[in-house]
Amino acid sequence: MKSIKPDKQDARTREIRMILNARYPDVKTQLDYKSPFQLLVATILSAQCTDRQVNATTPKLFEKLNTPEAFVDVPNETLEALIRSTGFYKNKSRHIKNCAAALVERFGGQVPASLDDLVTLPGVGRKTANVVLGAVFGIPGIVVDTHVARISRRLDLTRHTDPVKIEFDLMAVIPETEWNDFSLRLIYFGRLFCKARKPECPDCFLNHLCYSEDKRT
DNA sequence: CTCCCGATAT
DNA sequence: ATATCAGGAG
Repeated sequence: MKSIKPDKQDARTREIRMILNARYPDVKTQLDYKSPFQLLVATILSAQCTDRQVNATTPKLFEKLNTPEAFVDVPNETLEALIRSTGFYKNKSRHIKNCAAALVERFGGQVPASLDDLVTLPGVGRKTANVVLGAVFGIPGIVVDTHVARISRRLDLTRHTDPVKIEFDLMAVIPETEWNDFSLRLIYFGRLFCKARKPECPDCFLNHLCYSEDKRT
């Protein structure tokens, strides 16, 4: 377990962390799930889709299909119909079926507990893998979704647009023990205040630390 | 880089 | 009408 060197975090970064920690002390994924496999599927479905929409879709889905084996066997059109409202349904259906097959063939039907294994699964990139690692296994990871990417740039925690570069920039300035929760706090913050389209800058509790071009008065 | 793609807010 | 939503594959 490597610890972050104090001199790598400037005072502003630390203040941003502290304020977010105080504002959102208890965070967890907003996706509903009852097993690691369900969270994996829900997270794949969440690509370019709100968690609310995913949560409206998954109960009926998992009522019919609740194991990797069941997803392997189901016809593509049936699965597409079940997940249609989450968008990108043809790709997601194929990804989930191939992912389920890979789980059965290579991981004994169990969701693997490492980033390297998870990203070998079809439809699973670093963002999805880090969501599952954090929520299910408690393994630290920065989750770079659209909110985290946008806010990290607005707060000048990174100047990159490539999600992987943003992930490593954040890992360098955030203590490893907070990687998961910090990601979730940025996501909460992004939904309520630092929105993509019309950010609530006048009411924002980080306004005094933000020099973004997107800032509104 | 492009494509996938429905639901919602503005 | 258009941008955006817990992205990933080819």
